[in-house]
Amino acid sequence: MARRANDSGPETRERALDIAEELVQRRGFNGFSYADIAGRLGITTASLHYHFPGKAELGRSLIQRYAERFAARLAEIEAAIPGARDRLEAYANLYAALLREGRFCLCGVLAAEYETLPAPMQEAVTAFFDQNEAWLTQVLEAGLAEGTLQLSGPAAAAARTIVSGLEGAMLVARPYGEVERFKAAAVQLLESLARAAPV
Amino acid sequence: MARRANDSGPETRERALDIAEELVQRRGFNGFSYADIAGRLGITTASLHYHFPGKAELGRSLIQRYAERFAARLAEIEAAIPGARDRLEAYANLYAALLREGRFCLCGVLAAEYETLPAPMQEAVTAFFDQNEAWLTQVLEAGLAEGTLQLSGPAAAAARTIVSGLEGAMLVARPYGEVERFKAAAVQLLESLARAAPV
DNA sequence: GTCTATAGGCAGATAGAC
DNA sequence: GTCTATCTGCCTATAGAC
Repeated sequence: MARRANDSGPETRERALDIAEELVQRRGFNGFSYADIAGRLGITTASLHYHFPGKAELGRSLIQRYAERFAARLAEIEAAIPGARDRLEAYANLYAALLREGRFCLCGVLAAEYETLPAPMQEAVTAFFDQNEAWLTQVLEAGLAEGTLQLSGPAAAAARTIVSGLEGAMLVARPYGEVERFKAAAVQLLESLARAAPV
Repeated sequence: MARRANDSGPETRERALDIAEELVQRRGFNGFSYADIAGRLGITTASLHYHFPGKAELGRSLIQRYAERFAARLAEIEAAIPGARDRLEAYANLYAALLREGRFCLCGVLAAEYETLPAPMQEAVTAFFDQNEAWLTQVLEAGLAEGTLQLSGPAAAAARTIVSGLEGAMLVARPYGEVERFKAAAVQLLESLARAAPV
């Protein structure tokens, strides 16, 4: 169905979240203001308060949407890519894509500012990491079952080290503006923690 | 030499840096104010401006002192610990000690806020990572020469993956308040990237 | 070195009109 | 939904006295 002439397109609320997401990924939750978002939207901060009562609620909505979209991407990977090894590579590429735009994982930034976040945001941040670890654990276990991967310990432990290793690789690579730095670390990390089983 | 009776002890400047360091490690550079430091010191913000003209200069001094102290610790490790494998473990323990106090690596936090930092601080952050990578590279190469370590690639590449892997392990472990999470990741990281050579 | 006093700006937020 | 107007508070910073 076509949009009406006076339809502003994507809901203001969604566009606000898009802008806020980018701002947090680039500058951190304490590094932007309502005025930054309102300015880019072409509305006033008062109007923005209509959509989000406060910055805490905005932040909460931000993580929730991010986690849902991330889960959808993980589901897509499972649907489109059969092998465990290739799924891991696709997973790392989700992060590389962010970095290519100069962004950082939303929950990675928020983890750095954790102590300053309102409680509801804090819980959502750890839930995101839990979600990632659970997905990776399942991929690694599938790789073991297929016989395509070798691990030196429990899958859950490897999953944790991979998640944190990739977050750290992004954290350090971004100041240098070198996506290659991230990729090299990611490859080495995956190859040494979940190496391909010999044929 | 004994201190005079009216000597306030450690210079106010140094005490200010101590407090600022802790605040940044816990809350980030955009998560504290001059008032936080002045309040804890029992002086006014105006007095604090006497020691540091602005927040940018304070931040710059902070990183510089942090990097110098860190370098001193690395030198101590080299002086006190002979084997490459044990040196790596001691290196990881430097980070674990921070985490035990609920702190994060100063430059790790600053990397997350990188885009919002004044230029002189930005350069100092990457210099810190460079310093760490250089030290680790040299330790890894010594381990290769001794025949006590096995690497799957160049020492410099492994060093980068170790630095970023440890930073990430801290980043993710802190929200959970679990030092064990960091330690498990650190052990796994070191064991798979710089494994002990078989006897 | 530290103070009082104060400036000027920006933050998040609210009331009420349209 | 968006506006104008306004509030209160905090922030960094400066001038000038002690």
